[in-house]
Amino acid sequence: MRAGGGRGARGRVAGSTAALGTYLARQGLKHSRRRERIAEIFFGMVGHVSVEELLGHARREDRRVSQATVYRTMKLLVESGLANAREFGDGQTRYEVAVGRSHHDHLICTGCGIIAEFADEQIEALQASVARRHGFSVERHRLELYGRCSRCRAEARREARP
Amino acid sequence: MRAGGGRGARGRVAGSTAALGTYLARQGLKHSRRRERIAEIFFGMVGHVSVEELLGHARREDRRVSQATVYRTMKLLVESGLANAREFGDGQTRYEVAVGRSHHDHLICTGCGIIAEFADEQIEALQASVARRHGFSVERHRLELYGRCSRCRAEARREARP
DNA sequence: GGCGATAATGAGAATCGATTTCAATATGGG
DNA sequence: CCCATATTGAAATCGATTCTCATTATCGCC
Repeated sequence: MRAGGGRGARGRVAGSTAALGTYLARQGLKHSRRRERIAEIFFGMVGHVSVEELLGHARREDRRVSQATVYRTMKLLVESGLANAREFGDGQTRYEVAVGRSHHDHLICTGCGIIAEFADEQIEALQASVARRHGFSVERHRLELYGRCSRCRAEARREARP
Repeated sequence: MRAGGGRGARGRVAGSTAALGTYLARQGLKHSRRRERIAEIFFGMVGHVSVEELLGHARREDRRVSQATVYRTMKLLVESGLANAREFGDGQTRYEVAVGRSHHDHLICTGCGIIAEFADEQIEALQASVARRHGFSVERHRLELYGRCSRCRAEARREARP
C-alpha cells in the first residue's frame, strides 16, 4: 500500500514539484536546488504552515537557508497556484497546499488555535446572491469563524467547577 | 430639519463622546482635550477610516497631534465598543463607528476600493450551523467578498471596446 | 487657586513580518 | 566550458503599529 497508488504524500510531493518546474520554465526562471527542497518540504507538510516553521524544517537539512529564500519560494508557489496564502489575524501569513484540494473556509479556535476546514455550498450561493444584489461580481472571498472548539469548551467547564 | 431630531451626525458625535467619558471614568482614566477631539472627528466621519486619514484631519486643527495618540485613542474606542476595527487586506487597519449600527459584513471592490456593507441572516444562521457541526461555538466571524463593483465593470467594458 | 499623584502626550526608537539590495554563486543554453 | 542571467544569503529597509521616556495635562483634595 505504501508505495502504491496515486494520492499519498509522495505522489503529491512529486506531482507538485513537477508542476513547479513547469511554471518556472514557462516564466523563464531557473530551477534551483534550494527552491526545490523548500517546495518539497512544504508539499510534504499538512495544515497551515508559517514561514517560520518552514524555515525551521529547511534549516534542519542545511543551516544556511535564508528566510528570504523561503519567502521568495512561497511567493512563487502562490503565484503558480500550488499554494494558498491565508492570514488568521495573528499577523503571520500561513500557507496551505493547494493541489488536490477544493475551495474551503476556516474555523479557528480562539483557545488552542486549532484550525478546522469546512465548505458550505449554501453559504457560497448566498454570498454570490448578496454580491449580485449590490452589483458586485465576486472574485474571491474570505470567511473565517472564530470561536471555541469542543475540547476547549470542555476544559473551561472543568476549570469553572467549584 | 438640520438641527432637529435624534440621529444626525451631531447627535451621534455628542452621544458617543459622552459614552467615551463614561468609559474613561469607569477605567480610572483621565479625560483629555486631545483625545476628545480625535474621538469627535472620528465620530463625525463616515465609512472606514484609517489612522493616516484621521491623523490628517486632526492635524488640520493642530499640527502637533502625534500619530501615537491617534493609535492610542482608537484602541480605547475599540475597547469601549464605540468603534470597530476592520482590516481589508491592504495592511492598514480601518475603523468604523459602532454606535447605532448593527452587525454587517463587507463587499470590497478590487478596482476602485469602494466598500459596501451588507447583512444576511441566512448566512449568519448557516455559519452557526456549520460551526455547531464541527463542535465550535462562534464568538465572531470575518466575512469579506472581494470583486468588481458595477461601475468598475462598466469601465472595463468600455475600455475593452475596439 | 495651588499641590501632588498620576494619566496623557509627542518624538523618536523599537518591533515585527515581509521585502529589497547587493555582491557572491549557481544554473542552463550554446 | 562560457556567458548571460537567475538565485542566494546577509543585511538593510519597509510600513504599520507599539513602546519608551521625558515633558505636560488632568483631577481630586485641601
